[in-house]
Parts: sequence; C-alpha cells; structure tokens
Amino acid sequence: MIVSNKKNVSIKDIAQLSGVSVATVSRIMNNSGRYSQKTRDKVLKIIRETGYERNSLATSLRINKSNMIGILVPDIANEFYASVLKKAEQALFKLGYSTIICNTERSVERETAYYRMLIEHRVDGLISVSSASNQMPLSAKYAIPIVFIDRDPHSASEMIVTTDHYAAGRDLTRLLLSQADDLCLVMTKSRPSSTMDRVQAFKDELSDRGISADGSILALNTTSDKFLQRHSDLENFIQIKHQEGRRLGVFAINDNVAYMVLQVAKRFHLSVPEDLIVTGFDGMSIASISQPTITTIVQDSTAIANQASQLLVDAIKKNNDNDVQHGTIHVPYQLAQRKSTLPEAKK
Amino acid sequence: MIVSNKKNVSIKDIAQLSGVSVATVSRIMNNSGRYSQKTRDKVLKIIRETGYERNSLATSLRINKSNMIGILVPDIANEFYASVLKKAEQALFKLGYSTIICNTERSVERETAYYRMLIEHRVDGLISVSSASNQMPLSAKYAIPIVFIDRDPHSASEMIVTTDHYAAGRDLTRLLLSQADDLCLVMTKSRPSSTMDRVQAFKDELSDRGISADGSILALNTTSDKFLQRHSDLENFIQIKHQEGRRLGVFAINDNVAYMVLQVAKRFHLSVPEDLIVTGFDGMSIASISQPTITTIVQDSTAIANQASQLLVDAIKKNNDNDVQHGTIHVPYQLAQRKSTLPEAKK
DNA sequence: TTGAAAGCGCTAACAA
DNA sequence: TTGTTAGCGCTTTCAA
Repeated sequence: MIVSNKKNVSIKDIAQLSGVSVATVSRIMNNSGRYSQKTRDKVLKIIRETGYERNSLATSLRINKSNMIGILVPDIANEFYASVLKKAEQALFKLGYSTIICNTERSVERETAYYRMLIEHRVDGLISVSSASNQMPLSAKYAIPIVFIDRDPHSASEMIVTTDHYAAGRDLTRLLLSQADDLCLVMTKSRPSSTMDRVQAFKDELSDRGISADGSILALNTTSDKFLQRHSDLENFIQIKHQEGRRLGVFAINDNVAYMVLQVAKRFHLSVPEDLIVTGFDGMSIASISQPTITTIVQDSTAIANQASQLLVDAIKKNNDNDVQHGTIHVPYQLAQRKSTLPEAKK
Repeated sequence: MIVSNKKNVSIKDIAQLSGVSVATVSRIMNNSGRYSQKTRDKVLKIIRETGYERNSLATSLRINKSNMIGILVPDIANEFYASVLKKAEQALFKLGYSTIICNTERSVERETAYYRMLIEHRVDGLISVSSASNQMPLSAKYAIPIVFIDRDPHSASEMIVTTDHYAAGRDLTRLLLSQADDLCLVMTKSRPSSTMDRVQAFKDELSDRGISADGSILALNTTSDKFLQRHSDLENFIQIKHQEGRRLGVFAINDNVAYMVLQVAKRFHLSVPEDLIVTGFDGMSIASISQPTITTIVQDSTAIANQASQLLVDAIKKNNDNDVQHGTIHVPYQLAQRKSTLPEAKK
C-alpha cells in the first residue's frame, strides 16, 4: 500500500532520475513548451513512478500567487451560510482556486486573527460574508481584492453582493399590511446589516402609510437555536392583540424566529393564519417543513455565491484596478407565499 | 484607509529599516530568544509601522510544515457534517492549524482531485469524513497522518473516529420490536459505511429473534432533499400493514427519511405513534421540529470533531509512528425517545 | 530544445 | 546578542 514513505521527492530528484535539468522538468509540469516529446514522455514516466507531487508552497512563493481564496463566514452551521459556502467553494474550485474557510462566529477578535492568517498565507482574494467588524474595513492594506456578501457599503470602491433586504422587507410588510390589522416585527439581538435593512424597510413602509412603528419592534433575548424558550414580551403582545379582536401580522426577522412565533401561537391555541399571520425571511428549510409552512423571502444562495466568486476572480485577474467592477450587486429574490399568511393577498 | 498598497514588505525590508540582520528579525518574530529587549522594541516598531506580515508560504517551505489541515467532507450543507466541520475547525484553530475544507459530494473524482491539491499544498494532516472511495485507501503514500470519521476499518493502522452505528442500530431495532408488530427499514440509495452498519444491525437483531428481514428493507430512489416525492413501495407497505391491522415499526435510515415517512403516514391519515411508529438517526434539528418529534440516535458531533482533531494533531506531532494511537474510537451516542414512538418501551 | 543560475522569503546552523 | 550563509522547491530569464 505504501508507495514511498521516504522523504518527499522534489523536482530535483525528478531531474536527476530522468537525466535532464530542473528547468526542463518545470516546463513539462507547466506545459509551457520548449521541450521535445521524447523528453516529455521520459520525464512523465519518472514522475508517475516516483509519485512526485509538485510543492505548491514553493511555486506560490516563487510566482507570488497562491491560488487560494479565504472565506470569512459567521457560522458554517447556519443553513443559509452553509449553502452559500458550498456554492462558492464549487465555483472557485472550477475557477482553479482552493478555499480556506474561516468560521468567525461574529467575533471581531476571531475575524481579525483569521484575516491575519489569510494574509500570511498570501491568499489571492477574500470573500467576507456578513462581516462582524463594520468599523474595521478589512482595508485594502495588502491590496488583495475582497468581495463582501451582505454588507452595507462603506466606500464606493467596495464590491458587495447581496439580496436587496430592504426591498424584500418592503414587500413583506406590504403583504402583512394587506392581511392584518396591526403589525409587529420580531428580531433577535444580533444586528448584521441584513437585519438592519429589513427593519428599516418595515419602519419605512409603516411610516409611508402614516402608521407609527413605536412599540411594535420586539428584540428577543435569544439565539436562533433556542426555539422553545419563553419570551414574555412576545407572548403579551400576541395575547393583547387577540383579546382586542385584532388580527396581528408578525414580521419575523428570519425563518427561525418565524418558527418560534408559530410555537408561541400554538401555546395560546391561536391558529395561523386565521388568528395571526406570520412571515419569515431567508427561505430556509424550516420554512417549508413547519406547520403551517412559512411565507418567506427565498434568497438565491447559488446566485450570490456565483456572483461573488466570479467578481473576486475577475478582480484578481485584472491588474488594473480601474477595470474591476465596484459597487453593490443585488441578486434577485423570491417572495414565497405559503400557509402562514392568507391564501390570496387582498389589494 | 490604504496603508501601503505598494509591493509587499519582506523580512529583508524590516531588517534594513531597523538596521539589523534578517536572522535577528526572524528570531524576534518567532520569539526564539537571542536578542536584546532594545533591538526587539526597535524591530517591532518598524514591523508595526510598515504593516509587515510574515509570508507563511516561505516559512512553511523552509521548515517543511504548513500548519494547515485538509478536511474532506461529502456535503458542507448537510447539517450533521456542517456541525462536525464547525467543531473541528474550532478545535484545530485552537491547536494552531488552519483548515482547508473540501466538498467532495461523494464523487471519487472530486475526492481524488482534492486529495492531490491538499498534498500539493503540503497540509500537515487530513481528516476524511465518510469517504466515498472505499477502494482507494487514501494511502500513506506521502506519509501524512489521516483521521477518518465514519469509515469501516480497512487496516489496523488507520485512525477512525465514529459513532457506533451498529450498536445504535441494535438499540433502535430493539425499541421498535418492543412496540410494533412488524418492522421495516427505509433507506436511500446512498451507501456510506455508516448506513451499512445500521442496516446490518437491523438485520442481525431481527435474525437473533428468528425474524426474517426479507422484503422488509426498502431502498428509496430519492435524495434526502426531496421529502415530498411519492414512493409507491413505501406507501404500499404501509397501507398493507395497516389493512392487516398490524402496527408497523419503521426504522428510517436517518432523520430526513424519518420525516418523509411521517409525511407519507399523514397522507394516509395514519397517526404516529398510534398506528405506526418511526425512528430516525443522527439527531438533526428536523427530528425535534417535526410533528410528532422523532425518536432518534443523537450523534455527538462535538465529541467526534474534538477526538478526530486531537488524534490528528497528536499523530502529526509524534515523529515516531509507533507512539500514535491506531484503530477505531467509538464516540458515545444518545437514544432520544420522542413522540414518534410510544411513551414507554415495554420490556 | 536544453541548462545554468538567480532569487522568491524565510529559518537555522555556525561563527563571531 | 548578532550576523553570515546555505538552502527549502520552484520558475524564469538568459545563454547555448
């Protein structure tokens, strides 16, 4: 089974064994021409026999290019991020890059440490998903290209790929308004830019109709894992509205929170969508599994990942900074109407 | 914002700017002593001013050690693997290693390509989760340590960390037998070793009691994503048993399949666990979200990841191959009894 | 079509 | 405590 557990064989060994110079071996490895078919065959044979594998550390050092991309992501175990990650890794692999994935857990310390590590490894570019450090620009200090996913623009030269959370939030709010007497928004304590955009959309839509959002935004003290905790604010809110005979429309900040709202409703024996309507956000599987299924915004993680990867690789390849595309790219989303809201939105 | 978008500053630049030799700078960077406090301060100041970052490509090349670990995983977007991945990455980062994650999609081609890539990048070790290539031993060709997660042993010298799928499968089958008149096992076409162990346990437990497993193993033509497809085999089976007035116990190969079985039961207006009982496997969130909740084996992904990481790093650090631990490590699991089986198992 | 040689950025003897 | 130097494995002129 063990072909050669001796020391690693290097290009020098190959050169020696096949009686040519290292330069020739290198040319053959890289298909850069300037060798005869005969030498090629001979060298390739030796390479096969010895099981030689190029040391890409040395190559990267020499050509000053690592063909590695770093991805900073808040949580690999989150379904949405995992899906973006998977697609990005696929796209980048096809484009000839390997991916180093870094789980930041929204900690600025970890993010900084990872950023350093990636720079030290001389990654050719970086994708930063929903960065924690809004103050730290992950600056172009080392002049490596960075593409952000889900981030508010801080300067005109940034490359950002994102769902239009604001527009989607508006859509959802409009839908809720058409079916409910009163609205509230339920969110968690975590405040990435995507969340803030959704909240702003909610407020603006209400305000456009002359409705005050005061007191109707509930921030839950929860992590998205703890579905079954008690949340007295939310419970009170729901009960009061029900007692007043008004149908409540709940704008949940994401699908997990929407599911949690559904659980609370069930505890009070309120039926959704008859007594209470709910929307989620993201289009995660819980929204199609839960009962009732949850009306939500389905983000296109594949498109997001592909766009970001392509943009990054383009930026890496262009040496002229003016050629690369800057600014925010909005990826289309879908409003999936399901059972947690009424079947037909009335106009 | 841009501190220095000029060419990268190297150790040579630092040496020059601070009026010492590169050796001194190197010693200071690595805290290897042999320098005065005064020089240290001076050099550190220059490093800070220039924003110098070590080129770890060069370091790795020189010391023949990359501090990088590769992880081959069948699917990042799968909840169980994602969770193992996350924990492993955390553990390895703490141990001073960066992680390159490779999504193999159970394709032997991709697995091979990634393996090569990782070798070329001179990773110090490898974690292979539920490998697709049972024939290819991912051999010790390059003498780098490999820890497998979820794999059947092929040789005594392998390091394997896994839940004891066989024992857990036995437990589940016993539980089902105590509550149902007839059993069946529902699986998909995918056949990793973990699946096969579960199936074997099911068969053995039946056989120990003199029951034949013939015809009671259904392999569904489905991916785990397509919950709502029709599966006539399964449907027939369920209907027939119900007409015969016998309570069926379904051993679903994992939680997703169990959920699917629940959907089928619902279509036939059969109630779980009264008319039909079901168990899952893995302990994924769907098993606690679905209605009814699903009795399942909860795998300890954290323990698996930690064990694997620790084992790998130990193997890397030991230069003497005899010092490292070999063989299979079974990580404890939990049988979570929930609503898809009867409240109390009768003896 | 081939080879000699310089050098990418770093570490580690060894000498001072 | 510091510096000189060789060399890790590779690519790439340049010359032959």
